[in-house]
Amino acid sequence: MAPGPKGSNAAPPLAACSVNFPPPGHNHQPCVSATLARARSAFETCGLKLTGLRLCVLGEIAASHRAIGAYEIIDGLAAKGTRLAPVSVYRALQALTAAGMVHRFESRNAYFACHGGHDGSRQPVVLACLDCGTIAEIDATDAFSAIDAIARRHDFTVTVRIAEVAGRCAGCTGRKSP
Amino acid sequence: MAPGPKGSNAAPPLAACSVNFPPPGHNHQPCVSATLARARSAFETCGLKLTGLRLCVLGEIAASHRAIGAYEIIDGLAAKGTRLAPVSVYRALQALTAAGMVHRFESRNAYFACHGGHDGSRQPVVLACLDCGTIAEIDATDAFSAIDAIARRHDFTVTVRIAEVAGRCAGCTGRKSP
DNA sequence: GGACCCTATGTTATAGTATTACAGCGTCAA
DNA sequence: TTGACGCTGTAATACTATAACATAGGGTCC
Repeated sequence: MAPGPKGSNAAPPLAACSVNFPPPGHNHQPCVSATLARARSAFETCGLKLTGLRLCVLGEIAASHRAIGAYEIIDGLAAKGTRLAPVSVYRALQALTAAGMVHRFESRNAYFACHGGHDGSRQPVVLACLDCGTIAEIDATDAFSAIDAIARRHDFTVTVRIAEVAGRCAGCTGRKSP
Repeated sequence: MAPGPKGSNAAPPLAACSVNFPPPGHNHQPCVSATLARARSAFETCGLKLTGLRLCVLGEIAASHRAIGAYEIIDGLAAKGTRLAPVSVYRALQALTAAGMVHRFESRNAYFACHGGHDGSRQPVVLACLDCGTIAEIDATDAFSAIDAIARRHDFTVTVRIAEVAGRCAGCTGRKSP
């Protein structure tokens, strides 16, 4: 995946990350804080503990605002002084995923933080920019109901639905071919 | 978090082709032959050579009518006396995918033969039975146009769209919980 | 307090998936 | 014949993920 906007703390306030692509100059810090705060209740709801390790892993993912691999998480945390074994990170990811705080970007074997905003009871469509790596989760009732209709038509009992789109976000498109 | 289909989801023999789920007792052999025949023109169309190695790999995938991992292909061929290095298989898969004869089941790191029947110019929705492993590819204009609409709404330029559904096919549902 | 259970984490090893780098070989056209 | 090109072989390695077993801490019940 493309290298994302890592240490980019341009400036102007805000517009939380939300589900959509952040506007240019977006300050990511508040979104990360909001996500970590939201995690508390998400873990409580599903009867898991939001331990330091899990918080740590979530923070690393959320701060990137991209879909990152498990070993990227390990490297990122190692750079900050926290050295974790792969299995610890995978376990944290499992818990975070179960709590709905992290989603897996299946087609790239990567993980991204859910910044809330989409309907938690449904899976969103995931848009991933191949240039900047930014992820957006979009509610898409009609897309999923079309998929469900197909499944019904084939007497197929659905367990998991995945809708992922790779391409280029508005920001990167503008930057490259104005 | 599943790395892919391992020994765990053993698939019963047969099942078969077409885009849809095969009827019970379906004889798979003709579909495999048809697929291999179709490969010839597919490769010609895209200017690639349908070599023995590629045919061999395609045959192994098509014969399973499931999504199988690259190393399953290696093992299957080895059992038949053809021993291939991983990189050879991956190169064959790359060519077969480029020719549209094989699709990758992204969420399981596995590959399945396209038995034709769906509109080749569009990506289908993929239904995968978690019990028997059978794959079905279904045309889904409305699902994908809903996804495209979302992308447009976010000024997102689409490169690849993935729609994968895991669950249980009619045959397995009937078998387990009548 | 102690026994017990449960959840979470640590350690080590290993399985499974995929690619890079470089060399050789066959075909085809100039 | 030479050179370009596509395909394959070999070796090494990177990346992704899990298994198996050990340890630690919190809660509950006696």
